[in-house]
Amino acid sequence: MKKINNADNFIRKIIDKDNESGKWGGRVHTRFPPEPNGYLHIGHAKSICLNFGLAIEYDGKCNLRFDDTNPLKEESEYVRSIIEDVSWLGFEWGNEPLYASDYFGQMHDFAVKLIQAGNAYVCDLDPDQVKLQRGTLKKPGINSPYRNRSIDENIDLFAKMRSGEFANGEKTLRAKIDMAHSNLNMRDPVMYRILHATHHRTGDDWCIYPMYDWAHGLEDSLEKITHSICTLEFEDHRPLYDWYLDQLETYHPQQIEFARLNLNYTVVSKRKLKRLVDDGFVEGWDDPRMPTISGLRRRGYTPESIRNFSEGVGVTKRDTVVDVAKLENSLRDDLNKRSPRVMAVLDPLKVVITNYPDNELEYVDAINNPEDESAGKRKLAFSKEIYIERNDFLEEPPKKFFRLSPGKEVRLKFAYYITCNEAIKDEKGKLIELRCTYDADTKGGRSEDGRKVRGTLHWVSVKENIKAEIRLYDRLFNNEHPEKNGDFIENINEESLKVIDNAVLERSLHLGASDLPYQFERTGYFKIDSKNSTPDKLVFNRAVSLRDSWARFNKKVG
RNA sequence: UGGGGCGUAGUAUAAUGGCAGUACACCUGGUUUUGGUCCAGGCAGUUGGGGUUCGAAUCCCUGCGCCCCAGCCA
Repeated sequence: MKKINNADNFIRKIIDKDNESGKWGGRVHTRFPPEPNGYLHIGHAKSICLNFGLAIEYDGKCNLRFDDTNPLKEESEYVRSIIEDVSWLGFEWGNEPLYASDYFGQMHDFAVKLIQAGNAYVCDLDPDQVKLQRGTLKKPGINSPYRNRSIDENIDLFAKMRSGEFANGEKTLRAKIDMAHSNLNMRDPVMYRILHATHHRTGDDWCIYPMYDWAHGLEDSLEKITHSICTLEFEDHRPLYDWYLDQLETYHPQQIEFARLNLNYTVVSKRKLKRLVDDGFVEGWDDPRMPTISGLRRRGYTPESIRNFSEGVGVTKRDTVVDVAKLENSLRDDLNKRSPRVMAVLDPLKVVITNYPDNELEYVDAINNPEDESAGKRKLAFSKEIYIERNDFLEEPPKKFFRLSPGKEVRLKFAYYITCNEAIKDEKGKLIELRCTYDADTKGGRSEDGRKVRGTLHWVSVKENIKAEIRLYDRLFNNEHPEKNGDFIENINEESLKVIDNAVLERSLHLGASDLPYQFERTGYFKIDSKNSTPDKLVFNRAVSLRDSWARFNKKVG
């Protein structure tokens, strides 16, 4: 894969400086360390693109490493989905992914080393007591009564913890640092807790599991990571990693913190996303309205669009909220260049061309992608009866309405000019059919006399078409900041999904073969739904609509 | 004076002592067989105050505001 970008950011500057000073001997080795306890989302995508992108850019390496230190929350299904998502985004990590659990033995030995140096102790306090003794933000904590056990006793007790002689929570191994430290992370943090639980990879080999703060720095150290990039909230933990690594006198990566991605009209927290799934507000983790990578994929987002977006939002230490329109724009931008254009009528209105031969079926040439000549052309069936979009006709058109209305002429794209003569309604007054005439001299959609026709409509032949279900997705929340004041559930957009079951598409969509979403002319980008679509019944998801300045104009006018 | 971090157009980001630039959003106009794309133009910014300097978004002082931290979660 080629280098994605060029804009400067503070992390590149640090790396450039390091390379200049020779700090890491020119090495750049990053890592993406997800906990396999949920599905990846757009926020993770930013981190993935950053870490893997830097490795590509500097001809370095990036490890995919699962931070699986809590058997209570982690499952191999999440491992599977994470691998799938990172690969789909287009990144490689060479050989097999890595696991924190592969280092459990080494971490244990490091812990023993710390005990032997008098820098860790086994503590019998229960969680409530620990909490009480930790002090507060402004008040120092107090020492555990077990803080001064002898090294031999600690060694013995820790061995017993490891061999399963104690129940869950009965004892912990704690670092002996400073209970009065102004940074709470330094107040004798727990290194190991007892958890008689089956781990997704190590099974029942262990009943003590390392805490994140103890494990994470060691993982980075063991893998000889140079730049350990993480989010802002770990800034306070850095002194603790530094302390551990200094005590152990071992390889010491450099941690760099950046601000995580926030998007408006979106929630990006595993807990909240889980609630949307569990309480049935969406179909699942890969619901096309979800900001998960699997949801975006199913919606029709491309890896390229997500990578471009990630680069585009930049990397800083500021806590910010990016406009989701920027994400949408990155998709349009990508798809505009690559997406095959097709005819699809979402809300069909029949048009009878009264002066067209009854049984004729002819084919007109259609351009597949005006942005890419190499995409070529295809044939489109045209006949006496066609469908157009219901909202492309208005009996009493407002000013600047360029579409069909009585007496007006429009172009059927790639086909002919037609003029509307009559609108037929049923007994209830509902419009059911249009009677039009066509100009046989305008085949292909142009006329010799150069007459101006502002309106161009998409259409599908009644004689030759296929039916499909279309799912129109909109933003899941109608509040810019769904998490601010109150329950975010209150801000769910009830109209985030509209299902259309009677759309008609040109027949070339029969197999729905394109990997990329299609552009339905004048409507938007649509992708075959990977879950619900069958050869008998095609289902398309709208990834994103086309920009629509007419709709915008109307909104403004009211 | 608990500790840590952050303040540049509406939003997100460049500019590291030398003309405050870019993208998205928004608004005009042009082109157009997609009211798409594209093109041209426009709107709009350095958190307040003070200081250093020929010159400050940038350096110094001092306010103000916002975010994170008291899991045997990560």
